[in-house]
Amino acid sequence: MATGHTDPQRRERILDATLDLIAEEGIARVSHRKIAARAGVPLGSMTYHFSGIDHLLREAFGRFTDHIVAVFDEHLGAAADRDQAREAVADLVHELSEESQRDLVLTQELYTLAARQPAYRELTHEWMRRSRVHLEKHFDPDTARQLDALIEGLTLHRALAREPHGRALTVEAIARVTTTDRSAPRGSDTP
Amino acid sequence: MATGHTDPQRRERILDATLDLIAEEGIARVSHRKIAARAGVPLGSMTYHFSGIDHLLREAFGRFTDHIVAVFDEHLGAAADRDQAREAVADLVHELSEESQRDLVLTQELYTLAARQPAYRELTHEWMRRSRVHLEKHFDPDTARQLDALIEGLTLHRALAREPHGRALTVEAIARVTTTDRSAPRGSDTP
DNA sequence: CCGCGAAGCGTACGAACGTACACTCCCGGC
DNA sequence: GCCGGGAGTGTACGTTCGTACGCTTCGCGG
Repeated sequence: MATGHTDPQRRERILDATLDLIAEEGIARVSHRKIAARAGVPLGSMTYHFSGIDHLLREAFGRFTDHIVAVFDEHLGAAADRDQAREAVADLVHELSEESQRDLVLTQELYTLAARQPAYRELTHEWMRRSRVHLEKHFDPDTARQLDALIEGLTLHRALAREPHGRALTVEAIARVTTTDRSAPRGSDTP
Repeated sequence: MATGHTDPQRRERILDATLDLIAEEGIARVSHRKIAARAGVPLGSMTYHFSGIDHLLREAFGRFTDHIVAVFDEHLGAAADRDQAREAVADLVHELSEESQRDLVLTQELYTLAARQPAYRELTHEWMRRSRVHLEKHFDPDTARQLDALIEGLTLHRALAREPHGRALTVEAIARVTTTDRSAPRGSDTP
């Protein structure tokens, strides 16, 4: 093996092309042929490098998970204290819901798979785990968990809403969840 | 028309079968033939009742949205005061993430479509709008919006987590978001 | 310089797909 | 009692798909 006429980039180009295509057209419309065309490789390479289309998809989403974990690391890992962590969370929500349409779509595709197949759920577990590790540097475990869920909800609603909420609302929600004092429920019952 | 040998239930049976099949196998694997077989109708009925498979999917998800809006109405509409609303929200999160695997999967499929196609986004808008109408009976608009996002995040994370969080955590998160007092950030910076 | 085994590719095949459309069947009007 | 037409269906066509597999290409040990 490794005779020199192998092309180690082939595999990765195929995986990238797969993710691009899924982001654009959806899992329902990807095929070996379209991926091969986009990656600029012959059709035969598909079955040579991957045992089947399921194998290909699993590996592609593994790659995507690595990427998104890196995005979380980048944002949350740099925070030095609690306030910076709150800022970082707000940045994360807005970046994910606004700038990277691609990541958003791929995230949804992954969740859809995860909702049905345990194999894909493993990928989301690792992602959630890593995210919580960062948050637990600044908040207690329960708060970290709530905050993690809040990030998810805010990002999704912001991305799908007709009129996305502003940063102030994101910041307020984060502040509320990361505040222990819950002795003062709101006074009046009619807002 | 209406000659008596028409079958008005045909259409709805097809739509139900479509949703069942999507829930079980995913949008990527549905086909006219499988749907027809499951609904117990001949293949020809597919193109007779629906102009194409896109038309069929849109209508099916419209039907699903009606259903899920009804679930929200049922839970949130009955709440008489703020505390009952909080309880209702907690119930909603736990019912969606625990009991109805089908609804969860279909929700994800819809979000995936919505992330890419504006036509499907309309359906999620209506759903979010309706949900907020209920919440705004008890909370101010900003809080309602945050709570709506929180429901989304808690439900999803609870459904996908290896060890789903307990009700206490859900309740705590809801309490925090629906509490205005944010003058007391946590004391120490190392939990 | 020569073959040999691995690396990679082109092609072909069977299955499944969406859709069009000629057809049957049956009710209501006469 | 019959016939016109609309409701509903069976089938067939062209396309696209995943995958298998025989073939070519090429670096390297002898």
